[in-house]
Amino acid sequence: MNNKINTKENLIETAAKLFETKGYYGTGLNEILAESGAPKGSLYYHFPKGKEQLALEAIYSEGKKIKSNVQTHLQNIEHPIEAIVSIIESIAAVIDSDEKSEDMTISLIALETYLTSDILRNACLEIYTSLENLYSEKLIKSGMNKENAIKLGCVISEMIEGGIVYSLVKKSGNPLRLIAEQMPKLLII
Amino acid sequence: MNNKINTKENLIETAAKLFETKGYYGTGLNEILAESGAPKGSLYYHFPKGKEQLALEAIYSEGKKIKSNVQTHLQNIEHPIEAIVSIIESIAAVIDSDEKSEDMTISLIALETYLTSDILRNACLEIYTSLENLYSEKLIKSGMNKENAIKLGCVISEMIEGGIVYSLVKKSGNPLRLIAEQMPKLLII
DNA sequence: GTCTATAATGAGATAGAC
DNA sequence: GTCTATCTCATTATAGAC
Repeated sequence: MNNKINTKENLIETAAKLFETKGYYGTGLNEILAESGAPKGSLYYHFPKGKEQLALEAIYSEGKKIKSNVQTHLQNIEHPIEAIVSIIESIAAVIDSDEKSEDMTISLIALETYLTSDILRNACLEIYTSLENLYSEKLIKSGMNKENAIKLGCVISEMIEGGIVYSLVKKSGNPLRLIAEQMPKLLII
Repeated sequence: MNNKINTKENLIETAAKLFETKGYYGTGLNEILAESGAPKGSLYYHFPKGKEQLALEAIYSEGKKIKSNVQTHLQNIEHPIEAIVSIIESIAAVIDSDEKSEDMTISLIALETYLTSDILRNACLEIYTSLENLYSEKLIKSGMNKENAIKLGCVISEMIEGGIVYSLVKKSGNPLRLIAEQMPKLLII
C-alpha cells in the first residue's frame, strides 16, 4: 500500500478510523500516534492546532470515502431503489462481517461534537448534506419531481443513519435490511 | 422539585443529562459531581464500580423517560400514524426550542460504548428493543398483521433515531418533520 | 521533519477520618 | 453517608535539540 509515503495522510487515515469507531473523546492522540506508526514528533508539526484540526481533516477524509461508496452504487445501478438497496446491503454486509466497521458513518463524532465544536459540527453537516444531494439527484434523474426528491434525499440519508446505529448496537446488519425493504414504499415516482 | 431528597437519584439524573448530550467519554465525574451539587464523597459510595455503573443506571433512567414519552402519545392518540407523527413533532419542537435537548436519544452513548462496554451496549440495546415493541404493539392493535408490525416497529425506531441525529447536527427540527411526513406511505394497514 | 523530554492539566479511583 | 486528601495514570500541548 501507500504506507509511510506520507506521514500526514497516514495520521489522518488512522485518526479517521479511530474517531469513527471509538469517538473523538474516546480516542487519545497517543493512540493515534501508536497505531499509525507515525513519528512521534510529527503530530504538532502537521497539525499545529492540535486534535481539533486533525479531527477536521479526518472527518473530511471519512466523508470522502462514504460519499464515494454511495456514488459508485448510484452510478452503476440505474434503478434508484435497486441502487439504494445495494448501498444499504453493502453496509449491512460489513457489519455482519468480522471486519471493523469503517467508512460507514460519522454519526458518532457528529453527536459528540455538535454541542462543543462548531468547526467539527459544520464539517459533519457538510457531509450529511452532500449525501442527501447524491440521493436527491439520483431521484431527479429518474423522473421524480424536484421538491419530492429533495425531501426524500434527506429522508433516505436519515433512515440509513438510523439503520447503522441500530445495526451497530445489535451487531447485525438486519436492522439495516429492514430499512432497505421499505424503500419501494417510499420512492414512488 | 425533588432536589436533594436523594443524592443517588440526583447523581443519576445529572449523569444521564450530561452523558446524553456530551457523551460518556466527553463527561467527567467531576463535572457530574459539580453540576449535581451532590456531596463529593458520595459518588463511590453509591456507585462502587465507578463510572460505568453510574452510566448504566443513567441509561436506564434516560430510557424510562424516552419510553414514557412515546407511550403517552401512543396511548392518547388512537390512530397510529397520528400518534407517531405527534411523537416526532414533540421531539422536533424540543430541538427547535432553546432548551437543552434531553430525554430524546441514547444514540450518542450507544455509539460510544458498543465496542468498549458490553454492559452499556446491552443496556442501550434493551431500550431500543423496548421502543420497537411499543410501536409494534400499537400497529398490531390497529389491525396490522404481526409480522409486518414487528418489522415496522423497528423501522420506525430507526427512522426517528436517524432523524434526531440529523436534526441535532442541523440545529433544526425539520429533518425530523420530513420523517414524520413519510409515515403514511410506510404504515399502510 | 522529526526527536525527546516535559509541562500542565484533568481524569478515574482509593483510603481513612469523621 | 459524606469529606478531604491523595494516588496513579493519561491526556493535550509545548520547548528545544537534532
